[in-house]
Amino acid sequence: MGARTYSIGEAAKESGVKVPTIRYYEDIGLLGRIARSDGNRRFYDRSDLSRLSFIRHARELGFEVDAIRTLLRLQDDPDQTCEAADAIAKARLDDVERRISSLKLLRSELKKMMHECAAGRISECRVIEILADSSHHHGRLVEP
Amino acid sequence: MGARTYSIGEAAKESGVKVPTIRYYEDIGLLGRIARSDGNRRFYDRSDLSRLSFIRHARELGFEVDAIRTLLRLQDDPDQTCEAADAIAKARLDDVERRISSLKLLRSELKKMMHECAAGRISECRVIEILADSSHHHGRLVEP
DNA sequence: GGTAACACCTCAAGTTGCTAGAGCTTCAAG
DNA sequence: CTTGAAGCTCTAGCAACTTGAGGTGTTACC
Repeated sequence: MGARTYSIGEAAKESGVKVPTIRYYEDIGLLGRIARSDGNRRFYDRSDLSRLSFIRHARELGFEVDAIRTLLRLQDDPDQTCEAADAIAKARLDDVERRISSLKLLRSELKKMMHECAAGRISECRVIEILADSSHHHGRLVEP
Repeated sequence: MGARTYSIGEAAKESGVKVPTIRYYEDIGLLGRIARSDGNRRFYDRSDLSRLSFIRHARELGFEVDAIRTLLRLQDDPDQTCEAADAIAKARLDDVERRISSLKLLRSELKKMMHECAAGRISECRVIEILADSSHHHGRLVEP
């Protein structure tokens, strides 16, 4: 039973990661060595596909490539405690919480702003006014 | 009474925009012509400072530079209706709402993940497992 | 008046996570 | 044998800055 292999296009379909993105992930070292055919085409096996799905899923959850690199190293080394993986997930959760609350602040700012704008002329537009009002400043409402 | 002027460093302090960022904003045409001293140093007057504060505040609220460009044009032209400004603010509000709800989804995913992880070894770590589980996929949880 | 420290200048390149394009090769089908 | 799709490499571009190199101007102190 020869193990099935996949072209980059098939790998893209299976994993949900686009073709150029797969090549990019290889470039930045997320995938390790990928086998090549005689005609210099990449081909992938099942384990490559799971790695791709792993990466895609983690990216969907907003993990940065660097965090994913670490998670992949952990995955490759199943005897370690999952403390490190836990810490990464926790950091991500904290980040998400922070973003949510700053976006909520933002939302109320924007709502207030729009609510007060009575569709008149710019000279009395609250949107513009509030933006121009330098007394009106908080820290970073939007994350970097 | 000669109108007071400010060096770029002072302008940075007053407006809360960093020095290189001020130069950058000038480069991309957000500030118009900035006066120069004999020794080729930029100097700023009060109106430059308000423009900078305006930009900073808008950026804090997450408006893109292009939107800010439009808002600044509107501000310079006080006889227009504020419809356009309103539309920009509304688009931003919609964007913020979208982000909030996708982040909330994300948060519950992450919480579930961490909750199930019983601090054991990687081989049985739910964080890693869930990420690896390709059946576990939704659309874009995170905005582009 | 000299000199040291510091703010300022310009220009180029790096950041993040890809995406898009040009220009070429390889492969499978008809 | 030809055509068209899919592959290849390499480069450049996006947003909104930040960082760095290498040079000039200004100010404070002795």
